[in-house]
Amino acid sequence: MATMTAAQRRQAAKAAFEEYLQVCPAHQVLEIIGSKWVSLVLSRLADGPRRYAELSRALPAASAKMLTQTLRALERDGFVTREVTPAVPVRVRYALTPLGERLVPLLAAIKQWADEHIDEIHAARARYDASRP
Amino acid sequence: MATMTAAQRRQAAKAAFEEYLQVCPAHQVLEIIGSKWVSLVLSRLADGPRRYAELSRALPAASAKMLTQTLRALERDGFVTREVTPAVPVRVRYALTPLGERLVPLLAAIKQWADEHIDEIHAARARYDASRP
DNA sequence: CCGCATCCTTGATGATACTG
DNA sequence: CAGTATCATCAAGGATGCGG
Repeated sequence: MATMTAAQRRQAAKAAFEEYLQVCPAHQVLEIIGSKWVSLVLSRLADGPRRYAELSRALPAASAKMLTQTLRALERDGFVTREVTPAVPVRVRYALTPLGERLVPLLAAIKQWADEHIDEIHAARARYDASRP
Repeated sequence: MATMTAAQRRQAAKAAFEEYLQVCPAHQVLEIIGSKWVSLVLSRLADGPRRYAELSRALPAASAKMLTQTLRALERDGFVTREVTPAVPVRVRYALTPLGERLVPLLAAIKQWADEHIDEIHAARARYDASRP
């Protein structure tokens, strides 16, 4: 049938858009770096390679599970390398790849924008909250 | 008591870090623009003011609830204005504020970075997935 | 030391129905 | 048209204990 109800058209449009989102590069990257611990881990690694326990100490609010999960995702996407030294006890070293290093300036740009505008955001927020009880 | 168990020290460090996260401008901004619909709504508004229904049609995958929630959050943080024209039926127009407009170049930078590196990310992902069954 | 497996809680998201 | 209210769902995140 060539004819669709309005509801069917909405469903089709929604499905098409969701597929588009999965392909859109900007959205994929935003999903990666917007994920809770990614920017924090990357900024630690930007200073140089770190062992697992060092990262864990530097990010005390991240549970071991989330830290591992984040590092695995970053490894999968090619941002960090994971290097295991088979000793007793084991030593695992994480470091940025060239791709990971190219991400650093972008994060720096975001940080700079944030520093420059956070006051304005807070002011807007205070105004908004004050205007409605 | 000046002495703490290791567990207590971890708790304290974690609490301190969580407080820091709430203040860190970069993290706050990342939380805003990383939220699912924000970048999409802002990029639509970057082309000019839009009515609620126009945004809804442009983003078919966003439920009315999420669209409203996103717009409210953006209004609160001072990125968009909401203008109600009392007629029958009502017309509501959303537009970027100057602050919102200053965010556009940052989003553009993210988009450009994504376009330039997405292939490498996908390649790394494929390599990783292929290396473990 | 590193980190996987398991269980569990909770907040984010979505579908649906209704109103000024 | 532009939402709000309510309920249902679900996956992210966290706590814990064990294993290599």
